[in-house]
Amino acid sequence: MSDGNTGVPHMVTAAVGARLPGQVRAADYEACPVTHTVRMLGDKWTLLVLMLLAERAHRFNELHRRADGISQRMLTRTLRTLEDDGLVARTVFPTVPPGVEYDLTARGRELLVPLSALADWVVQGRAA
Amino acid sequence: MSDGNTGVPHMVTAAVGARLPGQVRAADYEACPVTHTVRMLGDKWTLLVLMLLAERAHRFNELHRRADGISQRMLTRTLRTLEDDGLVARTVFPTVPPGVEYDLTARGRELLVPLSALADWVVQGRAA
DNA sequence: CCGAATCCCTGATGATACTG
DNA sequence: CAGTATCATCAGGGATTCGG
Repeated sequence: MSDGNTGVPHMVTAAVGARLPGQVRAADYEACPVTHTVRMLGDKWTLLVLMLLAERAHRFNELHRRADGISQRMLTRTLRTLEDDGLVARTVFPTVPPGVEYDLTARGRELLVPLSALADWVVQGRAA
Repeated sequence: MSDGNTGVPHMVTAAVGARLPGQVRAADYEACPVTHTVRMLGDKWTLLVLMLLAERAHRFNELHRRADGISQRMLTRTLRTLEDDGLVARTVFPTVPPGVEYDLTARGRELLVPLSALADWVVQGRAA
């Protein structure tokens, strides 16, 4: 409720059923959590990492190998963002050398549902 | 069928139900239509323009006014991309001065459904 | 093995001026 | 009104190197 939004709480939800203000302020659009989500999904490696983790948990270098072309830097960054957003859990095993496992959280798995719906829409468009 | 994909037809759909190859080749990931879609949704103005058009058809300058902060250049580019992807229809009225109207296509409106599902997921996460 | 720190470069975006 | 053209800027991403 009191999340600091000034009138455009969840733009997409609002737009399908309701009306947007006469002018959508840039700050509101940028602050919208839906905007944040599609931005994150849209950057170069997020979707791929998400799909790999949807299959099963992975070690860092495992992801690095399976995601052809990704740099260590970007894999780290992508995983960090996903972790910060609560979609991925990071578990460290105090072995020698240390092992780190990444896996989807419950919320991360829930995201796969609307994501599949989106993918279905994409596929439908090609069939038609 | 023969769409040139080498094994990763629709990654997201595949990943939720099936397995990905041992290594997902960069070219396949980049060529994936789902990847293309989330990239497009993720760029700076696409979502906002989509939401405004979800409400009703708009004239160019109308969109320019309602989308605070967008430049003419980026509004043009965003609309062009949406048009190329078949989500937005452009209609020119041969009046003086000329009027151009932008509206969602049937396919564009269908996109609102999975997009709403995604927005709902976002909202759920905040409530919890 | 799993990163962090640094440097660099290209593509995406913004500002401004001009036109049918 | 609805753009196009050009130039400037800036952030995302890649390569490389170093450390626990």
